[in-house]
Amino acid sequence: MFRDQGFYTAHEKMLVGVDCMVFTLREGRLCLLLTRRKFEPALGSWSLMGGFVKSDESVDNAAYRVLHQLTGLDNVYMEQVGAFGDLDRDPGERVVSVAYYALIKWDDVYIDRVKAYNAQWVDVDNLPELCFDHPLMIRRAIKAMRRKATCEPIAFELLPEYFTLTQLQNLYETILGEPADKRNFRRRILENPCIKRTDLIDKVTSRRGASLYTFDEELYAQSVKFKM
Amino acid sequence: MFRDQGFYTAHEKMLVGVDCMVFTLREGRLCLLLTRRKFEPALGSWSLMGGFVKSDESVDNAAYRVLHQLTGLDNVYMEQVGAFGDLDRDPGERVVSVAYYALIKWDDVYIDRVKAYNAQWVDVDNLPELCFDHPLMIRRAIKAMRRKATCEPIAFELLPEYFTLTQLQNLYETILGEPADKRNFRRRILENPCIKRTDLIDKVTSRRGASLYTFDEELYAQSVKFKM
DNA sequence: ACAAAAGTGTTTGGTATACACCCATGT
DNA sequence: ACATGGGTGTATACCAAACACTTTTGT
Repeated sequence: MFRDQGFYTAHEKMLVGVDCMVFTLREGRLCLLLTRRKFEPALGSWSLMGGFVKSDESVDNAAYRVLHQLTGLDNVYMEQVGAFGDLDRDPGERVVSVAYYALIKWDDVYIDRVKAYNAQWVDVDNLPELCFDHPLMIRRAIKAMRRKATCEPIAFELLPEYFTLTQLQNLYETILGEPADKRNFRRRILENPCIKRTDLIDKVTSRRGASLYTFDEELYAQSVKFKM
Repeated sequence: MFRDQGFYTAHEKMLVGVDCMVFTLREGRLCLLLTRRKFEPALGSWSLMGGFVKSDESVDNAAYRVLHQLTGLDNVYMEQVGAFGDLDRDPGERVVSVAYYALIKWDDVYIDRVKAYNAQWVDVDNLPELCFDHPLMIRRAIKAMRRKATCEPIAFELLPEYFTLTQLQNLYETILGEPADKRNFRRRILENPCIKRTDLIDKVTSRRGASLYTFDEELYAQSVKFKM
């Protein structure tokens, strides 16, 4: 028994961090929430929002905690991207960091919180220089998000409850980085029973007005269960 | 500057582990290398091969080191599955573990090393009870491997240099878990220029003899470059 | 002779793509 | 009247799936 304890204690402990990539859709553009580092190393440079894992919380929970601090939101869609463990990824000290991406609706953002953290929304197609291995994390996250978006309905996490088909198409084009044919896109979307047309009409973005649709989470959950 | 150091030191350090899922193909079956734990907790129960990350090595390198210790192999195909960070995943102490899977050729295995570690090859369709969250890691790894195998030629990591098309088909069926049509499979494979027929004939598995094929790594690397 | 695995093409159905015009409305 | 985005159907090309028999050779 004593020898066993010794096995664990003989090894070195290190800091474990989490880094959150918070995506949203603002005015049709995919944006990422970035902060300015408030401490060395790389003080003042652009950075993802991060934190350290405490010994009484899971890594996933640490990521939720950091996201909540920053955005004030709960029940956010979040996926792990992976662990980043290069030796000198953080020149300050040895830190192994687990990266996550989150998708949130622009309307839900608590602007004052974001401001309190010196955070800003930046268009993903026009990112500034970032510290450490954060650019790599972002590339991996976008890749993972694209793959996921092609086979699961995660895009709705970024849209408001009611949306027009044009908004949805623009979003898919933004995520996947390539244009889509309008008629083919609409056909494909409409044959999915989880996407329901409502009686509501959006008169903001067009003179004629566009039907608003909504995504039926429950119906989707059932259909997934059925496929198993 | 002092405050900044304080920021790091105020946080808690913890053990960071790696767990390796080593797959191979033995007699047409996908097998995983398991060990019996030699210390508490869960002494004697089945476990993945793991270790702790040292402060002077990257997490990836720690995984390679563990794999090398166990198999004697270098230059092995390896992919990260992700970080596993639940609070009580290891009842002995707080450990955040990063899981990897590796694919190796059966012929390359150094049997004596494997034995020295009390390790055994176990058919993935007939796994024993495993400690901690290792069953979850394995499910995730297999899922990741399937996805990868459908769009990248990782299956060749499991086959010897020369293989028959029937072997290759059996392997794909094993990885993907579903049967394939022989003629369709062969057509699809043969229209890939990276898979080259050789003049060699395998007379072991059939009376008639089957052509041996080989995978041209270099040609594949070039074709990937070309697509970018 | 027969068992056992190797090898080989064609047909068919479905899915993905390309494509252009009219509609409704606010200004 | 016109500018702006909303909405609609068809023809075609391509790809994936289904399918069964002959060949070779060791025993």
